[in-house]
Formats: sequence, structure tokens, C-alpha cells
Amino acid sequence: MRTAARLFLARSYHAVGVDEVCEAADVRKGSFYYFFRSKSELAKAVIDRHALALWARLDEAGATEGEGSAVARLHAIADAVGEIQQGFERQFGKLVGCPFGNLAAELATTDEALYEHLATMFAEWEGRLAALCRDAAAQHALRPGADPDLLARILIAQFQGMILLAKTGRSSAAEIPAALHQVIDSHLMEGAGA
Amino acid sequence: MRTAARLFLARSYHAVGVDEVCEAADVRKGSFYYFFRSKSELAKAVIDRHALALWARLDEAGATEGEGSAVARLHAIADAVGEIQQGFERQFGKLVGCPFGNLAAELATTDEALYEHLATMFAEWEGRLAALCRDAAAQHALRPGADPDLLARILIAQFQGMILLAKTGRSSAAEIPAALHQVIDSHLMEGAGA
DNA sequence: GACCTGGTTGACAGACCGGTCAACCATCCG
DNA sequence: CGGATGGTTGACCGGTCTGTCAACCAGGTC
Repeated sequence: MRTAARLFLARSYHAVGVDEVCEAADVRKGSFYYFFRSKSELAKAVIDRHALALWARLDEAGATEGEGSAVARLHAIADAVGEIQQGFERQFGKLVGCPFGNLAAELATTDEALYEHLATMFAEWEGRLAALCRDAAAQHALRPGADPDLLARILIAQFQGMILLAKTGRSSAAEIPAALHQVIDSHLMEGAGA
Repeated sequence: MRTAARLFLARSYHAVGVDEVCEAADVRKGSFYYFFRSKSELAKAVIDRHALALWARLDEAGATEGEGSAVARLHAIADAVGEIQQGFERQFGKLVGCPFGNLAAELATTDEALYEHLATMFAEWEGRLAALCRDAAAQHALRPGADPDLLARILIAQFQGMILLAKTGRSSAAEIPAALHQVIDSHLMEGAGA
């Protein structure tokens, strides 16, 4: 399953077959199908794995910044996702993209069940971010007229979009946080940003 | 080829086979392979098709706003891409995503040639937007400290990301321009926006 | 009519895909 | 020892995928 996550990231869902996953993990295919009802269920499990890791990482990033400034925690989260991507970049030697985003783009139109699963993941993520943005709004850190819920969505979209651009442009993961920071700052009160 | 574009959008590259495209277009497969060396070359042609349409649309959106305000033209472009998506939505009955983004996400890691082709498309797009953003900067419409080149990239990323979120969240294409407008406005001088 | 050329056709190849299955094996329990 | 139980294995199935090929056909030219 760890190897499946690796392969799906390095290539794509369609591009790696069950056979390949099994061989890479030194497992016989029959044995695989004893534990997973189908390939798409494996993907589901992989998603859950990534989700767990991501939530932990986000909590950590939020916690080390204390309870004080919601804005600081937003920035910390931006850095955290950037670091995750840089970690992937080191591991694979190239930019591999967001585990959710990749599968979402590839399977949203074909695999109903997986699609549903991914939708809840994104909703959860967006919810977490939205709470933080509302905190920031409550602390009067946001520009007037900036909708905190929309901001949460914008930030996730920004991350996903930058990943896609970075992947197609062969650029590095290091520039992703920069864009996120700029988007965050641009939504803050004048003079309150970086 | 028109039908190929349709099918790739409605489902995905991997999900529709050459057989299916041929049948839908009432063409025999052997005949198809007389004109296209491979399936991925068909995809390349499809991309070019979309690119041509997009450039035309963007030029049009920019032109109707005159040469005056670069900011107004940025907003017009945001609306234009939103309208394109809403057009797709009407045509297919669901959100199908950006033709470039979809293929990029699916094939960036597997098909080298196609990947290269997509990269130039995105570069072109980003270049066009960057020129506009620099105009806006020259007109002192941007916030101090806002990098116009980065802004161009941010806007494309925002569009791609919103599309992905909308696709996975079953939300409508109508909300995409709203996010783009907010991102644009947030980068403008205080009080100069919507 | 002979010939060539650009295009068409349907049958086919070969690989690979996700998924199945019956036999098999190790371990524990009585 | 006999028998469940939980897990393993490799052979195999049917379908689908991209891509190929030799025969064929219409139109123009000499």
C-alpha cells in the first residue's frame, strides 16, 4: 500500500496496473485481491493514508504558531504544504503533484465512488481552512469585503493550481508557498502583511 | 477530431479509446491511423484546437474593453474563461474542466511529447496574462509590492484550481469568475477595486 | 484502358488490463 | 492427530487497448 501510494504519485492511477503494484511490493496478485475488493478500493485506502498525514501536518503547523494570530497560522500552513511538496520532490526527483488533486483530475469523471470520497476530503480540508479564515476575520485582519469562506476556497484552489502549473512547467515546488503567501497577504488589511 | 475533443472533455484521455472516437465520428480505425500517427498525436491536435479558440476568446475579451484600463481587461478575461466553462457546462450537462488542465494532470507524468506541448501552451497563456498585468502595474493600479508576473501565474493557477474544486465538489461554473474577481481586486490599490 | 495516387476498409495481432479461482499452506485448538 | 481458520499462490479468463496490414477503391492522367 505504501508502494501503491508511491507509484500512483510517480505516475498516475491509470498508468500503473495492479500487476505492477504487486510486483513492486513483492505480493502476489491473488493475495492482493484478498484484501482489496478492487483497484479503486486500493486508491481509496491510499487517499485515506494521505489524508491522515495531511491533517496531522496541518495541525502541527497550526499548533506551533500558538493560538494567537490566525494570519500567522495561515502562513504556516502555506509553508507546510510547500514543504510537503518539496519532500515529494526530493523523494521522486520531480514534482509529482497533490495526491488528492491528481486522482481527482483523473477519476472525477469516471469513478463515482472514488469521486465521492475525494469530494469529502476536499470538503474537510476546505472546512479546516475556512475556520481559520473566519478566525482571521474575527481578529479584523482581513481586508474589508473579503469573504473568509471564499478565501479558504481560493487558497486551496491556488495550491492545486500552482501544483498543476509547476508540474507542467517543470518548475520547482519551492515557489508554491511564495504564491500562497502573496495571495494571503493581498487579502489582509493594508500594511498588516509581510 | 471535433468528436474527440468532445469525448476527451466529457470523460478523459484514458477513459475513451480510439475505437470509441472512431465509432462516434463514423470513421473506420484504419482510416484514423492514416491521418494520425498515434492517439497522443490526436490529443495534440485537440489541444491546438482548444488553444486557437481560447486565444481568440481572450483577444476578443480584451478588445471589447478597449485599450484603456488594464484592470478592466483583466476582469473581462476572468469573465471570459468563466463563460467558456459555463458554455461547456450547458453543452455537457456537467462541469468538465479545462481542456489543458485535464490533459496536463492526466498525462504530464506519462507522455513526454504531449507534456512538452502543454507546457508551451501554458507558457503562452501565462505570457499573455503577464503582459496585461505589467500594463496594470504601469498604470499604478496594483498594490505596492505585488509582483505582476507572479500575479499572472496566480491567476492561471486560481482558474485551474477552482475548476478542479468545482469538478470535485459538483458546484457550478458560475462561481469561478467570482473567485477570480476577488483575487484580482485583492491585488489592486486600496479602494480602486469593485 | 493502364496506371498511379490518396484515401478507405475490416480483419487481425499482441500486449495488457482488472479480476477469479481452486488448490495449497501454516498455525492454532481441541 | 483432525480439523478449522486466515492467508497465500500461480495459473488463468474475458475483455479491451493501441496499433498494423494487405487488399481495395475512386479519380485523375497519360
